[in-house]
Amino acid sequence: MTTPLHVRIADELRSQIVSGSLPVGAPLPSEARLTERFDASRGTVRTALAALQREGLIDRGQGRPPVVRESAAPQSFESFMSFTAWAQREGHAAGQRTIEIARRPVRGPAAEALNLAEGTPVIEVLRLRTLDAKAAMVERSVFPEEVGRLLFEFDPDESSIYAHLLGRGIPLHSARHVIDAVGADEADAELLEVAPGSPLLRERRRVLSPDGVPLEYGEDRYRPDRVTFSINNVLSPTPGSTPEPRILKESS
Amino acid sequence: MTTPLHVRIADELRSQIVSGSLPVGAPLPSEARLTERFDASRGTVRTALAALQREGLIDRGQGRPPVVRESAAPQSFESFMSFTAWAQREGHAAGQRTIEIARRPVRGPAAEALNLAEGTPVIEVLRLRTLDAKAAMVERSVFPEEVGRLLFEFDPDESSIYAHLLGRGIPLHSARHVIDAVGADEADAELLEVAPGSPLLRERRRVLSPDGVPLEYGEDRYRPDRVTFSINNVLSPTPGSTPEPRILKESS
DNA sequence: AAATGGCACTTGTATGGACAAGTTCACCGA
DNA sequence: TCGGTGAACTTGTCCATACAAGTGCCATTT
Repeated sequence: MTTPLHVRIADELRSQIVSGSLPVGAPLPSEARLTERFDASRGTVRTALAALQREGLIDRGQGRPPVVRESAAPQSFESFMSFTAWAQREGHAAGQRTIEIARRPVRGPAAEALNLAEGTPVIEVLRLRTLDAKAAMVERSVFPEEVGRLLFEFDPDESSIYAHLLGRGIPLHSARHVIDAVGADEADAELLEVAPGSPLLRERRRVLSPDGVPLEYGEDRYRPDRVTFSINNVLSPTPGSTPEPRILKESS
Repeated sequence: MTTPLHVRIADELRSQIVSGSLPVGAPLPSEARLTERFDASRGTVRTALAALQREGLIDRGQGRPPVVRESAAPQSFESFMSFTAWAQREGHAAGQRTIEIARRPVRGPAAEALNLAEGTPVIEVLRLRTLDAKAAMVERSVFPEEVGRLLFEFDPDESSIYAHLLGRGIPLHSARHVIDAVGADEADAELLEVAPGSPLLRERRRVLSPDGVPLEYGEDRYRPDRVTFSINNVLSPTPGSTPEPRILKESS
């Protein structure tokens, strides 16, 4: 392996934490123990632990062995991007129904977000996402043709579009999400089983390649009684010593 | 001074960056140079640089000196908590009107959030926040009596309740925010100048002391056409090497 | 003129040692 | 029984050193 030692240490501890092999609140082995187990120096072990702390997986304090943090903090990208991954981690059954997948001319904000001329053909996907068999979110995604083409060979049971695209070599890299509120239109209302006009939590996103080429424009609409977002914030006396605020999805 | 050396180094570099003394894109002194200047070892200097990277202030890469990052990232807590601070940074004029400040028995979710028995007296504040003289947000805050008492000597022009409370020794420490959507009730509609029932972006928060004692329960309702939240996300090949996603408020 | 090679400089990784400072817990004394 | 003392263990801070690996640039070569 050519991966640095401190990364390997962090990876192993991380997997033990997320797998539950190290339960919440349990103390990790002390630094001294870890140096033995990985045959590494203490500095290297501390680098790995610092990474886990940054990710919000552990709490550390002088004199106390590091402990697994209360909120098993999710992986920031995959879990925020992937409805399925998030639901599984929360212990819910994620379901979905693909309402429509179509090739049609792009229009409106999607055209602008994808840097395409109005009328350029794109692939549109409309999916209903369910949580424990109850409607929770409507997802409207628009992909440029080169990307969206790959979705016609997409197995709906595979569930994660992003995993599918990454596996096909699409270089998803970064995303920008904008969160606001919107009233349910007729289609939303029927799919989500709410009254037309009732308030929904909306998340619009623009996914980019490393070069800044737009790869997706998506608009998700959540039933606010089923899914909310949350943030934890700490007023840090010494900036940087505490983990950054994270945004999480929450259910019920 | 008893502050650790690596913190002092980070502080000095941070202040040079935010003050603009080190312009965007400019390379920082090399690690070797910094060890001389602060008479510190290289490990200590690297600890400081790692902190700055975590905060998103600098970009680093093997072989290249660290450079000041394009987006001067905002301070996470104060800027997320304080409407006024946020508006100023965005270049907008934040205004406000205190609609009501009252002492009354607590009821409903506020009682639960503050760990108080139903009916315990609390201080309630209702404020209308404006952005460039246009109604943007309704803020409902509930404080336990010991805390809320300090608000009767609060100068409405001082504008930041949190700054006022911190100055009076209230140990605001951490906060948990839940974001969802809700329909405007009669009062909201009148204050925000929207139709009753129209969708609003709601942020509920619980502010705690370091010991976990609840100090505030707040509920803010934003006009989604005036204020939204946004998140930037990067799919990191090596977790932890990239700065954490931040949540920001945005206007218009 | 363009490609190639090498050198100087930089950061990344890793080791080992030393001391300071906080936590925990068992033990002893009042 | 209660309280305090202290030792053992832990993490926090800091140092000095070494080598690997990436970048940028200049000089040589083609």
